[in-house]
Amino acid sequence: MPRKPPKIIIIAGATASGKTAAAVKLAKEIDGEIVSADSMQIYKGLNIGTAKPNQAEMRGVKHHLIDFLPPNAEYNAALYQKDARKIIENLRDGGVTPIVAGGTGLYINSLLYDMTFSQSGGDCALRKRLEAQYDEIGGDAMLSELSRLNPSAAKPHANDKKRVIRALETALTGKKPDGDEFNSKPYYGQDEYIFFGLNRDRQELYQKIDERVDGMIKSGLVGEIESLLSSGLSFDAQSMQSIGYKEFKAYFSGTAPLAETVEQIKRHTRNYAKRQITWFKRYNNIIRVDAGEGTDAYDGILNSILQNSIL
RNA sequence: GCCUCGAUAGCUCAGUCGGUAGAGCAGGAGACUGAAAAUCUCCGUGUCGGUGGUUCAAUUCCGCCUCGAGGCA
Repeated sequence: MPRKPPKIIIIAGATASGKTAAAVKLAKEIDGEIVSADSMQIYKGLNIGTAKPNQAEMRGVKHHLIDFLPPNAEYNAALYQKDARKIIENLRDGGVTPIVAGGTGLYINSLLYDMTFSQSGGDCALRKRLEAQYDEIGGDAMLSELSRLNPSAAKPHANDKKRVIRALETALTGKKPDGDEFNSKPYYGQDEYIFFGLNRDRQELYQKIDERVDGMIKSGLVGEIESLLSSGLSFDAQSMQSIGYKEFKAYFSGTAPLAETVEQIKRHTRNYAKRQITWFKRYNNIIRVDAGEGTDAYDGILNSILQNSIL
């Protein structure tokens, strides 16, 4: 009789909440492997600014979907969904517990729910055309165009250029998802995974973020970016849109001093952390684990796992 | 010591030809279906530096004081 595949353990939380350490510790304990859910740590060469764990921090635990793409590559949620599910199923088939750890809410959501991405990939020419059109006629006009093409399509806010354009792309290329059933169909059953969210006092989290950014500068973030640039990477690359990198555009063009750049990175990271927290509030099956100063999130996770006799 | 210019939301500043004020940033709340570390929405009462005066009414005009920036000695 084949034994049941192991459950998936998910560890989510805002940046600097301590996900990495807790996930690695847990993986050591239960012989699991980590599947990263981070949209920026995927890139090679972006190490310091993305707070990618180094060899020492990984402690020999196998990490997937991290550090595997050249920094000029593009990636997205649809690819992640495909890649991550494949890895997760391989691990489970082999009897290994996958530990999904990361802060990119959309990526985690794409695993847990039956998000159907239409077949049409990024059509650059079409997108460029729509962008130009948006700039010319404005968001409201674009939205009326959308309802003409597909009256039942969900409408984004007119100012949300990115979404207005994406909605039109899907409408124009056919292949639109059902509209109102979004997010409702789980991909995995409730008994197939356990979902942890790391909680941390806001003030404390913000302070931690500030310290972390200072630490990145000390560890040579500026040099890392210099070498990325000298290898031919441009600030237009998707990877360079990440916090800790994009802010240096002004610095390297001589319009902003380092101190101002650092302050900006701290601010953007705090804003981002808040957005992450908002995203994870949507899940009512999440188990909140305290990750404050002096408490080990790992303990909370392990306790909960034992209590629920998950393994 | 004299002259000039400032003093308004946590920060940078706008404004009120006299009827007690508003932007950006910060902060908070939220959205999110192929860029998500992205993109977007909503939320602004604060002794308008202190004090006297003019006035029905002063944050706004006038005097003095305190602090700050600059200039002249």
